[in-house]
Amino acid sequence: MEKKPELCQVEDALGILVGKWKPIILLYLLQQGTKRFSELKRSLPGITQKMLTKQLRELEDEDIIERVVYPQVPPKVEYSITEYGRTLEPILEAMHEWGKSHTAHKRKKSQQQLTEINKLS
Amino acid sequence: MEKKPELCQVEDALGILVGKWKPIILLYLLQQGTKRFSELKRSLPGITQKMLTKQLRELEDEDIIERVVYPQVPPKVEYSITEYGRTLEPILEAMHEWGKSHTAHKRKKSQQQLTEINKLS
DNA sequence: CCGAATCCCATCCGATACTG
DNA sequence: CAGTATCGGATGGGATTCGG
Repeated sequence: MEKKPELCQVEDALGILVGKWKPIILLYLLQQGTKRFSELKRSLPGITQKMLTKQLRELEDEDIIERVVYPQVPPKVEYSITEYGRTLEPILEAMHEWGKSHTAHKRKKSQQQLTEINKLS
Repeated sequence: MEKKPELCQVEDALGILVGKWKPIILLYLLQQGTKRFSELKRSLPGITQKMLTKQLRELEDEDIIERVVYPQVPPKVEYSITEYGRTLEPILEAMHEWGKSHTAHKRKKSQQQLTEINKLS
């Protein structure tokens, strides 16, 4: 029973968000509310069933989303953000905003570099 | 020249932060200011020179940190957070705070599960 | 409809050794 | 001191197939 003297609690949040489809899945569920598996799949062009299942399971394990199975034929499974999962929303929002300005920043940067190249010629 | 209709700008921020040592490198440089390569290496127990170099290069490419080489013998190279890099600080801070409460949340969760198991016996 | 199982490739990351 | 170069294991993620 030892406790790690971790300074870097950043990793916890990062670990949960990392995964090719997790941010989009979370954003989608946050905005759209409860969705079934097939709806998610349709809304995430390019994702395979395997990956969708995997990412959902990992988020479920972390208590970020909830999975409800309706015992019927054909099967029906619904996913939704948990109350706890909503605590991630501000972080996702902040990253989204940062991402938008980052796009602008990159444009500015490449422009600067072009200018410098032109000066040399 | 097409522009992606990306809803998910979250990936940009995420991509920059992902990497086994990036968060801790950033936190360290944010707190400690300018540091040389060897100081960073000493402060990051377990990191190899290869990984340190790689993570630093990637952060530099994204304009998050700055690398200054002093042309002398023995070599001296200093790294510091750029002004632009500091715009990531709120996000890191938010993730750090979330991580702390997440640790508590996980403890509560496992406690609940133990209680349920005891009920069954 | 939802998902498990398998195969396969790309990238990540560590260990180690070498260089100006 | 501050890096490269090379090797090899681990992991992530895609394509495909099978099952309840």
